[in-house]
Amino acid sequence: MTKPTESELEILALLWELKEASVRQVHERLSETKETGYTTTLKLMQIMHAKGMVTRDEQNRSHIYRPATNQKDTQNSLVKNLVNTAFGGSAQHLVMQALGQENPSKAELDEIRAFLDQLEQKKP
Amino acid sequence: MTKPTESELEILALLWELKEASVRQVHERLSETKETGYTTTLKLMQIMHAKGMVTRDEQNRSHIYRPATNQKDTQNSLVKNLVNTAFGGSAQHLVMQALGQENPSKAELDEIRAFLDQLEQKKP
DNA sequence: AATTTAATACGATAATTTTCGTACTAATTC
DNA sequence: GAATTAGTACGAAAATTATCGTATTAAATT
Repeated sequence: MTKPTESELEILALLWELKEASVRQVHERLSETKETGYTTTLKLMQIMHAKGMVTRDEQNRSHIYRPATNQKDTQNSLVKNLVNTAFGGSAQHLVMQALGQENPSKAELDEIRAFLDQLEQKKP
Repeated sequence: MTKPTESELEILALLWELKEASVRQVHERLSETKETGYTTTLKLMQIMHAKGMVTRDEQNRSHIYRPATNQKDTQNSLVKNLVNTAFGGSAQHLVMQALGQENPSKAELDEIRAFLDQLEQKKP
């Protein structure tokens, strides 16, 4: 799958969250954080559909869109891309940067620790 | 600072690594991984200079460029942007995604653990 | 000194992405 | 059933980003 543009990604992320949505619903959410026209959102979603990035149910007048790309895979390739372009290939650096900027709760930190342990288990 | 474009970021990352470089040097490195013309690289670096994204020393005929933006700050805002657009605001998710896709060495894992401990120390 | 090489400058074009107006149509309301 | 509302389709303009050709000049080579 070709890399989504910035605008496409915003929409895709909303669809991941909502699982499915009409253009109206997406636009509603989008315009909470962004000044944008309805037909602009519509057009973007049509383009995404043409690219196979989303599917849609045309049964009803108001079409219902769903993400076609796997969320994990897409996130993965975006992370990989960022690691390569901005972090000189070091995922570790990105991880630390991401953690450092947050203020993670103890629970979150523990969850990450558990995840690290799990990774270590699986090593050959 | 305005968000660097994809191409600008590639150049910026090289300058972070090299600390300073001529257009020729940057182009050399860039063309290892990317089909691109010399004057394209040159033009991009001129644009970046015009934007204040890099500085340059014009003493010699071959100008020497240096990154003007702080690496950490730039990386930080890129990560923040990715977290917000693709990970629904959860840095934790991004972290796990980034770790999962790598195959981190024990040493790296330990380093991250130490970092987590350190974060916890600093908590109020 | 003449020629070749290697650099910058920069305008113009190409390509991509974003935005929006207008046309059309189905559904709803009056 | 006429009028209004709410939806899609889609072309085209606007904005942004990337690419490159040509002109010019300084330095190095012959």
